[in-house]
Amino acid sequence: MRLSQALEDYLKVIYVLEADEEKATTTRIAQALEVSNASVTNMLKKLGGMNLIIHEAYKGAELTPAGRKIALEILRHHRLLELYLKEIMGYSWDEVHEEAEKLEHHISEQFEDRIAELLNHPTHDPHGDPIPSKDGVMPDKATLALYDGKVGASYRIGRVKDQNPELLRYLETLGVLPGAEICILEKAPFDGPVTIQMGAETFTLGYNIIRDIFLIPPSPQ
Amino acid sequence: MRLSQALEDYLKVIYVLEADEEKATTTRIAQALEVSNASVTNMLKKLGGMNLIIHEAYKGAELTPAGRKIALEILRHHRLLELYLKEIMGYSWDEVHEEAEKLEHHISEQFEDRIAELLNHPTHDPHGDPIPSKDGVMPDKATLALYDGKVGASYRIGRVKDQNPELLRYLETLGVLPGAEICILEKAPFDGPVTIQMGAETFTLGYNIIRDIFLIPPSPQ
DNA sequence: TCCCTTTTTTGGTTTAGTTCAAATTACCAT
DNA sequence: ATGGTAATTTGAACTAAACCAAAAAAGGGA
Repeated sequence: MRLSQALEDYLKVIYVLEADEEKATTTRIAQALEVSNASVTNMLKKLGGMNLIIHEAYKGAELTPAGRKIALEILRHHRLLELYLKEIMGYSWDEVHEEAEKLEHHISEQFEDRIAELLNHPTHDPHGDPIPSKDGVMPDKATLALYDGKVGASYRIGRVKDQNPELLRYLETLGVLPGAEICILEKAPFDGPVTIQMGAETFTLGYNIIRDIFLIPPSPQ
Repeated sequence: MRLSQALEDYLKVIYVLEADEEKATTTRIAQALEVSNASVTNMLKKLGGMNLIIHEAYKGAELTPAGRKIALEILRHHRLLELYLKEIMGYSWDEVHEEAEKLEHHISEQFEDRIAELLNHPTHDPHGDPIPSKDGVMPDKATLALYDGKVGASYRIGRVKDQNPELLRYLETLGVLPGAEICILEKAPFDGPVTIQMGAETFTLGYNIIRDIFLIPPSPQ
């Protein structure tokens, strides 16, 4: 039987937290879902009872294989939908997240398969997030934060976190998109701004922006 | 603010019942939604309180203009989605209803506009049901039941009710689809079967089938 | 170690939507 | 008119998911 949308959302954020090397604690989950800590405790208990997570009181949650499987399905829906909305339905970069967030819980397997086919079985969504395959394998994602890049080195932008539409619109006007080649010219200390070069142009980006941009070595093949 | 899926579903079935000249009674609504009569009474009370229907106890429900507006929006979503799934996503005739039933509550206005455009602002869905326009105008639908057609006369199939996938698959194999030209050859009395001619072929269809097929005069322009 | 702050859990409520069983109303036939 | 049957509503209760406020546990610094 199908899980409720709420339970699916809990599994999804636990997966994402684990993937970001963060412990999936009550408070982090509550923040991600914009819900009270008390609600999270309740739901973790329920998910634990279903053997979808392991929840030791006061210690945070960890997905079981069964829970991870469901989380990956939802994530696959979400990221396929984002790409589909952008490539085929003509949505812009910053609009896809919100619509995918709703639809991911309601499309059938048939719909999922169909858009995967239309998109030629893609491995990454418009923000550079990896799309799990149907059998639950997660492709690599860019993990090197822009603020950890070396001054003077060149990189390719691999991923931009997808939460803030304003920020995404701004980055689009600059052309700072997954796939772009950049060179780090200068990094101010104390989490200060970073200056990058893209083609002929030069930008200086604040800390709250570069925190959400991740890099891969340039043109790796 | 957005209504819940449940409330939207109630408004939708009330609309459809009214459009079929049936009084929207508690029991009819309960049957359509596969829910108990008690639940319907509760929800009618709530909808009445929101001025979306007029509900006089023991007398059934009637949509107010505000309620009708919402019902038409949902119906527009549903029928656009059916056509979209068939024409663009490669679904078959009998599969579209179920998927549209879920998605209709979750797509945004942007998605609605986009598929309407992709489909060239259609007026009827794959079953021949009319698609309300964005400003709430409902195109005509075929209302002449096949069992009321005259023997010897020719008609075009205008609409086939969309609930039963088995039946739809069967009709598809026969080619009995909206748009097809038929001639009524014979009608057995007492709600017996009807024999129709389509091109070179002849079929005899039982009462439970012809009840769901509706006709329009042939090629009317 | 012990205290103090932060995090988590507990307990008691709330809202939405549903059910069942019982009570009520409507309506048709005699 | 009246009585029986069918339709509808009422009332009490349940489940899912959320909240708040208060209690309990964990963990770091002196």
